[in-house]
Amino acid sequence: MLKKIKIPDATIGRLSLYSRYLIEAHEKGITTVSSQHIAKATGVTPAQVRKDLAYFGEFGTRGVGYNSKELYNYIMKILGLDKHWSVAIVGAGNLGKALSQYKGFYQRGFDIACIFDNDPKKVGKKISNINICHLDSLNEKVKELKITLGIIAVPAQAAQEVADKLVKAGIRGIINFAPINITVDENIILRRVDLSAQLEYLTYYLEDA
Amino acid sequence: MLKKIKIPDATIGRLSLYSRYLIEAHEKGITTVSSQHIAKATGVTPAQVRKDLAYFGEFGTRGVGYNSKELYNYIMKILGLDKHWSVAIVGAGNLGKALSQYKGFYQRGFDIACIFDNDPKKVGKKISNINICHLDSLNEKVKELKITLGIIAVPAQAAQEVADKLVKAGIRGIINFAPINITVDENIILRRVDLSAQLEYLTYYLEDA
DNA sequence: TAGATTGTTAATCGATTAACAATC
DNA sequence: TAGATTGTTAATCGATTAACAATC
Repeated sequence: MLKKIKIPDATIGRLSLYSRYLIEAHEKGITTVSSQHIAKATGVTPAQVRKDLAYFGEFGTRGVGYNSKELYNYIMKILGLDKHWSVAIVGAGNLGKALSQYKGFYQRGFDIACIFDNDPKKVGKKISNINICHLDSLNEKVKELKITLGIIAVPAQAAQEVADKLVKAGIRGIINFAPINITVDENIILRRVDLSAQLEYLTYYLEDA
Repeated sequence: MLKKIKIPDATIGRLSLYSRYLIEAHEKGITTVSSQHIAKATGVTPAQVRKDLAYFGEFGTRGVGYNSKELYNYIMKILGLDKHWSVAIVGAGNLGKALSQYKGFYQRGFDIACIFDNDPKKVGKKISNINICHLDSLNEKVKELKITLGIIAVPAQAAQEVADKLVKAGIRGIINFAPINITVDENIILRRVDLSAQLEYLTYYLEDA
């Protein structure tokens, strides 16, 4: 199984969705699925499903289809979800607290190891079993808890500084929820998620409609 | 100003980012900005900035640039953010509660009018001034509070049913946070946001790196 | 006029879709 | 063999980038 192939961003989101369908199908006792089944369940075209999979190998049997459990395992491996990942959330505001409790992360193998903040009133407290630590302890905690991923959930003005600290601490991938462009060293994987922009996509198309 | 032009999805996210930069520039007293300034601040190319704006009209002055406040106003109008939008969140779990308190929505003109749930233990309570209402009261509340947008923050199994109810209640745009494909009538604007898939994007590139 | 920057067209790049040979 | 479905190539579609005339 190859890795680090540059594939369309959208392919990763689709693979994630395929995997969820596959495990559900498997649990229902459906052992064999076709690209058409996957496509229908996930809202894409069968050609797209086959193309997405073709980046990584040959997982099916011509004339037959795919074994649902097997393909599920392959996709989880491709996505790097055959193991657990330790995640730091920076920012113990509403968004940070929320993300830390979001079960969807845990279900896919992401363990929120610690929430970091620099507000002394918050540090030392817990949010459903997750410690809030001072941002100054980031470096040691990253090592101690083997944290590799960081989620930035602080206001825009603080985002770049936090990103720099995360990188310095040894984190290798970052999701930035702050609505601002930040830059990091090129060997760090960075992704920005703009929650408000998602709603703005709706209002763009609804205005004057 | 035209509307309803089909533009690349990514353009909307970028316009959102441009607008945040522009208002900041305006507040700093920078009255004129070039596509190069905008590009640098938002991490895109100057050509991209000009192209994105060109879908909607001519907002600049050749040889000079753009007036920051003016262009800000234009973009906010394009995105439909020159007015407030009333939003319903369905699901008073961790994610729903979090999103309801997320200040980033409010700052862009999105008012969370009500959180809906069908758990009797939650109904009647408040989350920082926002009422939790029973899902059965959706239809009346949507009319009463003039709600036009819905956010689905329920488990995957319940998402389609909730979407159907939102549509029946008269909602016109939906963000689906559940990791499943749902379908709605074609005159409803639908968008799926997969928080876990965002992290999976990181792990895809980090595995074996 | 010289320098700067827009708006727009054409070229390039990349992703999706259609078609079909391979093969169960 | 006939029917079904994969894997892959070629065609299409769409988005980004480069280039430049227009114009301040």
